[in-house]
Amino acid sequence: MIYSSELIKGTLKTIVLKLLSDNKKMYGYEITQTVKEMTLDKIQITEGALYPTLHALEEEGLVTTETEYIGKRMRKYYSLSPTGKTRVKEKVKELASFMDTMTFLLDIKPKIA
Amino acid sequence: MIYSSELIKGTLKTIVLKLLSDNKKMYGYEITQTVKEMTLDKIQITEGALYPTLHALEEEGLVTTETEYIGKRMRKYYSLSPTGKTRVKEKVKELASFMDTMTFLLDIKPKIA
DNA sequence: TACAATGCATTGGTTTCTTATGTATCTTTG
DNA sequence: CAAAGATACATAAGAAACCAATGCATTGTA
Repeated sequence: MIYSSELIKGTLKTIVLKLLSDNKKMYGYEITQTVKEMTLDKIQITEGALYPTLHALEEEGLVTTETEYIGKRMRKYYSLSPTGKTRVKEKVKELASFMDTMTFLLDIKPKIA
Repeated sequence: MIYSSELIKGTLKTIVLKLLSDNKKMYGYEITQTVKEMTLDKIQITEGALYPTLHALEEEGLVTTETEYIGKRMRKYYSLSPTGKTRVKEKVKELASFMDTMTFLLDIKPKIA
């Protein structure tokens, strides 16, 4: 089962920031594969979604980049900036809190009519 | 604290369907107020988001409507159709499963480098 | 040598939400 | 009783975020 794409909306930035905070530096393709593996294929980040997100995070100053070459093939590594390190904690907290709220909402019992 | 709007994305339909499955029939304004109260103001569904969603659910055949008048003021009640009753269970399950996966992703420990 | 995998990226389109606006009625308060 | 706020519907223009498709190039594998 693959989650319908609408669910991913709004969580992608947080996922990326969290991965970067746990792994120091990662490149785009690595991020897609890591998420795919960790979620047993349930979350598949497409490149068309990932790269714009990474570029946006860079513009916001939350990540920095460095380019390496493996043979002739380019690799662009992304790392958290100091601002990014602060932000990731906030984002993860907010998402965790949101999920608590949603869990509550989904478990509600009928009103007494 | 109000959750950043991007988090709501993708969950609105599920929230609405779930509320309808617990309350038999509800009208738009009631839905916004119920969500606001239940989440202690943390989730505020705007009318500009809700009404298009309700209309879409109706077009998809997941909800049916009936109009009532309280004095001269209109109320449009929404109820789950049989299809809707089936769908809401799937949607809630999927969202619950997605949140499990996200919880796991957010708790991951650093890789051994 | 062809195909799959790795790795970057962009473009066009759709969905979904936000902000703003519009109309109208009912209730509360100074 | 007038004004303000709450109730109740709805749409329209625009932005944000994602998807599908595509493109280019290199490396590994059958």
